[in-house]
Amino acid sequence: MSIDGQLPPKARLLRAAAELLANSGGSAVSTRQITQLAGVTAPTLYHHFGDKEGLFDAVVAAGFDEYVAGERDFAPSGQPLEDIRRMWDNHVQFGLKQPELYLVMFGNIRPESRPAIVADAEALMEEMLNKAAVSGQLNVPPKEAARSILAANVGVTLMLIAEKVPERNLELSSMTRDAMIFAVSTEQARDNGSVDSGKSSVVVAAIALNAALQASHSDQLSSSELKLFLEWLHRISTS
Amino acid sequence: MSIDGQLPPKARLLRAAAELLANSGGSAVSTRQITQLAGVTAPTLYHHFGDKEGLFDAVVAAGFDEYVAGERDFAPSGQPLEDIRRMWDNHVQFGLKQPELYLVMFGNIRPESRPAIVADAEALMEEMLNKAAVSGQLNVPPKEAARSILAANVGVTLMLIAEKVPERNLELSSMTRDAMIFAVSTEQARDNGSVDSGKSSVVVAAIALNAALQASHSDQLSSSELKLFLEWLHRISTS
DNA sequence: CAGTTCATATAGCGTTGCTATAGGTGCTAG
DNA sequence: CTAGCACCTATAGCAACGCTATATGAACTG
Repeated sequence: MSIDGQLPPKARLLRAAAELLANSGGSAVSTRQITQLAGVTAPTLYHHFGDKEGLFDAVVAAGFDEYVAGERDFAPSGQPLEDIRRMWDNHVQFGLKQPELYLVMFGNIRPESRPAIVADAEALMEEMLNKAAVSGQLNVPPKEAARSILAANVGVTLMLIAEKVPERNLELSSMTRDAMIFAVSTEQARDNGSVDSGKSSVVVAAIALNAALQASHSDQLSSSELKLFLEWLHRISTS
Repeated sequence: MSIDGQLPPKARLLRAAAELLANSGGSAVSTRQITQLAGVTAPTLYHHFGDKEGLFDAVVAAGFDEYVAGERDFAPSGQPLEDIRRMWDNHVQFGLKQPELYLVMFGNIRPESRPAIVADAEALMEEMLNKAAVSGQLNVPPKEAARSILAANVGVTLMLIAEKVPERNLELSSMTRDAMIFAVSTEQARDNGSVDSGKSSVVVAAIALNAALQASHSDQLSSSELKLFLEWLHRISTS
């Protein structure tokens, strides 16, 4: 029920805050919960961190180190765009694994502290994109590309977090990811890269028919037939 | 200093909450502020809206009406993808114009009571994408495309809101927007912005799918399923 | 006119983030 | 060794928060 160890109070506060934040399940975390779990009283918190937000910022800083460590774990593969892709996935995974922490880092917009984190994440991605640019794989300046990709990455992750777990469809992530990477890369990079959006004409046609059927009320099929028909159509569309 | 008019208390509460939310400058808005500005006492608020969140939801609903009105203001241009583009821009403008309201609507992600707003916005976009799909301009099922585009749209808007006004670079928006639209559209749609309008129909789509299925061997359906599927397809095609 | 329902007010509960004040601890200077 | 000092932590409590048990008036209905 309490974080004891022989750690100094400051570390215990950090650990307690991180733990409560990770397990809060979305509800707010109070300073009293934190101080109680840390086995400390209120003034100690404010002595070390100034205020609640200061404590959270410290937690976020630690969380960001972990995030960066994850991003750096992949040795550069020689294919910068492939690295960007893994970076994206790592970002999403980080968000889904620690949603509360992620929300504090990227979701909660506090005009003051947020940009720092975002700027760091942006720099990390820009650095990688720079390599792509050097080898002529980039269609846009790395800085703009990084901002754009990161914005989409955050948007996707927030949307996935907001969804209930069983409904989460990671295709949303991979699809958006490939779209963004495709858009910033040169044709040269697309050819030898593994980004292919080559959809068969079957899929395109199925999608079109599906939409057309939704729009118009055809009476060529009975309702039960139509139901099964649409189901198959969807199966083809999402292949 | 108070919203009087002769409006009923419920409307005054709504107006007061909206006003405070719009001018709060990021800081929290308390029920006491709201009730005081509305010239009402606490129980009135809870009688009409249940709780604070209920009131905010109501404000959001009103805000969403405004949002939708903006989205619908554009008469369909006959070029669905162009409409999607304007939809994107309208979304961003809405966010920048009313950042606090926007944050309540799209930013503040409460994993549980995720505002139905997002779903509504998604539906709105899906509806538009459906038109694109009907005329064969879509590479992906409309539903998935809508989610993906909206996620990126929200991500970009949040990032722009988080930036200080003088630093805001709207190119981030247009670039990401075009990347997403490009990614979900077919080559056909990219070449001539306007495809044969109105000509597409269930029949045309069915014929196209039929032909496409004959040409390629999809393995999404079993042979018996495929047989029945093709039969239905034929029935639709010859109606 | 009695009864019921709706709408608002009085007053206050429990919790929140935070702090004024004071006391204990370990260090260094004389 | 001790006096003084800086650092750290605890006691106690404030103002503001979201919210509610209860009561009162108004308006409609039989």
